[in-house]
Amino acid sequence: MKTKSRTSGRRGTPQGAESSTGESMPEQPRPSPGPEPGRGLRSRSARGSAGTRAEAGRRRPGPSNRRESSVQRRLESNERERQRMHKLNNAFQALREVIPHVRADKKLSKIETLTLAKNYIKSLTATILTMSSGRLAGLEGPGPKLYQHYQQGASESPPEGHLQRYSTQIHSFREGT
DNA sequence: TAGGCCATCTGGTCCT
DNA sequence: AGGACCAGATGGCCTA
Repeated sequence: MKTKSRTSGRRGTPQGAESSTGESMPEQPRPSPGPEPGRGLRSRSARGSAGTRAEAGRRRPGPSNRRESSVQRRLESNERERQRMHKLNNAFQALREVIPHVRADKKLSKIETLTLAKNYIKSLTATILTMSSGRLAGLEGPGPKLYQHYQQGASESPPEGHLQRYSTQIHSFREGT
């Protein structure tokens, strides 16, 4: 199932509304349908293996000569992969909740979340460094050193630029660009 | 209808 | 050896 709360009522519930895990997830997982012909049969390109891109890693012969235990292992592996992705999505959701953004009614996509988070962190860092360098100037402590270190490492993008970029980005998201 | 985003399956590779 | 991680492929849902 793919229920999305990106906008209200997005993603219907075709069938099978129960999660295989019972764990509450921000995005409800589809029921695991098991191996399904015609779906997910392609694999990534040939990473160090022979054959064309389309053929590389494609599923071998058929399930007819596949031992039952290997099918079972695959199903277990699928389940673990689902759980892993659910944890990843939980982390994305947690991140969304701490990033201030404008379109509260519209869920941030993953790429938007990462991009905003990066610039938010940069803007916060710039703010902290600016404050600490001002207050602690001439005093002992980590402030001035931290500021110097940051300046050395961020010479190509000055701290003030992050705030500007973050606010610009928030603005562009508001306008849907 | 096209394009964006997403969940899921899958096999290869890395790590413990 | 087995699990975690990764990325390609596919199909479904939604919006413009």
